[in-house]
Amino acid sequence: MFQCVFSSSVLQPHRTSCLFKHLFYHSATPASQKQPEIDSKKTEIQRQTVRALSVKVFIFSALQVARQLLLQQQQQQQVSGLKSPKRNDKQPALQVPVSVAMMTPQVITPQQMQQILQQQVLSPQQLQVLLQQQQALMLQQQQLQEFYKKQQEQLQLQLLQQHAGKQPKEQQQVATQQLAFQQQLLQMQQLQQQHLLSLQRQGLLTIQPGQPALPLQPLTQGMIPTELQQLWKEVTSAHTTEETTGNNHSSLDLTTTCVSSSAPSKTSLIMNPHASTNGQLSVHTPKRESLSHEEHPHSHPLYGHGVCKWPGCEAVCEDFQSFLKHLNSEHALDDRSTAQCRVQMQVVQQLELQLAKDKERLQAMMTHLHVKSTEPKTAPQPLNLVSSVTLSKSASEASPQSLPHTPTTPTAPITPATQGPSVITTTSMHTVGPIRRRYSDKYNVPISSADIAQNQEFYKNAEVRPPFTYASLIRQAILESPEKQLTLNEIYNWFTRMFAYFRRNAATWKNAVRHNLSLHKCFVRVENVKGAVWTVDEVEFQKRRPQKISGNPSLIKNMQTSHAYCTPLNAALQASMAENSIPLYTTASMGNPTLGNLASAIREELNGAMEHTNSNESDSSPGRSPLQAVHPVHVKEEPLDPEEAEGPLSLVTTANHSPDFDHDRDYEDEPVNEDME
DNA sequence: GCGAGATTAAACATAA
DNA sequence: TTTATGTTTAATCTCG
Repeated sequence: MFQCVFSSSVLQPHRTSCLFKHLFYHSATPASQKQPEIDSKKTEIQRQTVRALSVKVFIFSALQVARQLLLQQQQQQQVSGLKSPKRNDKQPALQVPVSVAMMTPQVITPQQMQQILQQQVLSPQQLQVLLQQQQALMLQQQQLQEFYKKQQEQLQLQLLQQHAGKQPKEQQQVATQQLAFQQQLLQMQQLQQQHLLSLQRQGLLTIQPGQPALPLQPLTQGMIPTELQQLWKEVTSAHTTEETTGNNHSSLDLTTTCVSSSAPSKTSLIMNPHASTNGQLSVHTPKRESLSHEEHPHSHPLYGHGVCKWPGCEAVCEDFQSFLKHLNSEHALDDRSTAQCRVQMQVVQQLELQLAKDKERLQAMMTHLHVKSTEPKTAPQPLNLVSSVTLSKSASEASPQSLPHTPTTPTAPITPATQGPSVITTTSMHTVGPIRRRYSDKYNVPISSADIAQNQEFYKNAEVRPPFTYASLIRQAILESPEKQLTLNEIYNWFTRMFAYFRRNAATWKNAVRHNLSLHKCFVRVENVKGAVWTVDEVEFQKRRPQKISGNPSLIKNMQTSHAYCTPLNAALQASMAENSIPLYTTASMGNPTLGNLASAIREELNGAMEHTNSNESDSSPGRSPLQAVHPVHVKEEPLDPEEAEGPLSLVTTANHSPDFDHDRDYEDEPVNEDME
């Protein structure tokens, strides 16, 4: 099985231990006696090395050798009782230099070996041939190492003799010879490495991530480290036999491959299933790139504006030729270039990952919005102009928990007229500037339990600032309570329960709640047995903005009536808005003034209609409701005036608030506030 | 530009 | 003393 490839040796050890002993015998021979022999053996070794390399299965063969070693160990355990298995394991390594030991496949674990072997598709005969070749090569390496070691010893010995004044010329000759021999070793290693790369490129060798990158490790620092070879494998895994079968892979190939492989999606890094069939890569290949270069002689991904675009390079290249020259010289296949390529790959992969996530998010958003927008506009909530009495009533009737919204699809605050745009705006507005705006009081739609109920899930889950004033929310909270009264803490709880937004920045909004409770006369503090509770004085609440009601208190009484006017108006407005839902979405989200103009126009129209229809109620509560749909345009954050019409708070508001929430009032980082919570 | 309303922040007081 | 609650003032913003 094992055959010593030493030219002068006819020994054919059948066991590794014998082989090593045999080799040791060769190396133990005084160098002075074997000098001519060395040359001839070196020649023979080189010849055989080249022959072995030409087979292009070096790595695989090395693995086979390792496997044989493992098998042999088992045999030794069974047959030979002279040496313990443990000792046998170590013996080869003891007889060869450490560097050689690292070169051998012995560093591969049996499991890894098994995995590798399972991946091979060669026939047993081929394996046998490859194995023999590999064995020969491995022995050559070992012998070379032995010689190297021996000559080192000899050199040291002769150095000592030189100090004693003996044969300086001979010493010099030996040193020179040894140096040359060392260089040959290096060349051999490089050949092996190149051959390995070639195998990898051709797909003959596949190394899984869990496997050691290579069975052979470089002897010198100039060799490509394992990591780089792994990178090389990654980069070239998409390439097939289309690639050159030679050992010469220009640095340009590598660089272009790296870049091109990085650019496409992650799947491009995997072997292209079609590549092996026609030899043409569907993804970026050097060949294709070269074609593109032919078509565009001065077009190169790494070259632009007279500058090398290699990451971190930016070297100025006057023309394309100089760039190519620079590319070949400065970005050749070396550690640095490969490492940079690896970094670039990681960057690209990271970006691809991010892109995939964002795409997924976008898809979900689009899907969600599409569903919403296509939902039948059935059972529109009673809108606007509902009097406070009505509101309180509805509040008690429609408790938040009674909403039919599914948890998985939280309903965004949606008014029939603003469904699409509003929702989207809510999300997209996060990127809008910190403009803080309020809804026009005139067109504000007061909060209603139906509104909150309708959008309950949305506000519960989305940290979107609700488009209601604190006063409205406080009032709503109180009115929703069975006894129409709440303690401050209960009001707090209602806020946090109903709105995700109020689950943080507690200090801020709690202070605002207290402030509003004290500020507005409509909130009456009542001493209770348990302590102080807060109630709502509806009359005072409606009086809050007398001037808005055109100074006519009687309008308050007409709120209910006004609702009748607003309903059809609302429908018309909603229809109008619905037609523009998409444009609204985009414009609103993008901060495009077009939306504002459109909304203003609608608002103006509505306003005129309102005045025309009901000159009396003008604004009392007015018709704000309809405009709600318009509000998004204003992008305000605020306040639906409670006293005024009732209307779905909707998205409109939501959208408007987002900006504020994100930019204007983001106290998330306020430690004090957080502490309060 | 002005006034009104709303929001936010802060100081202060009081009670538990 | 700490915390919660309540009051008040001031600054700022947005809108009409």
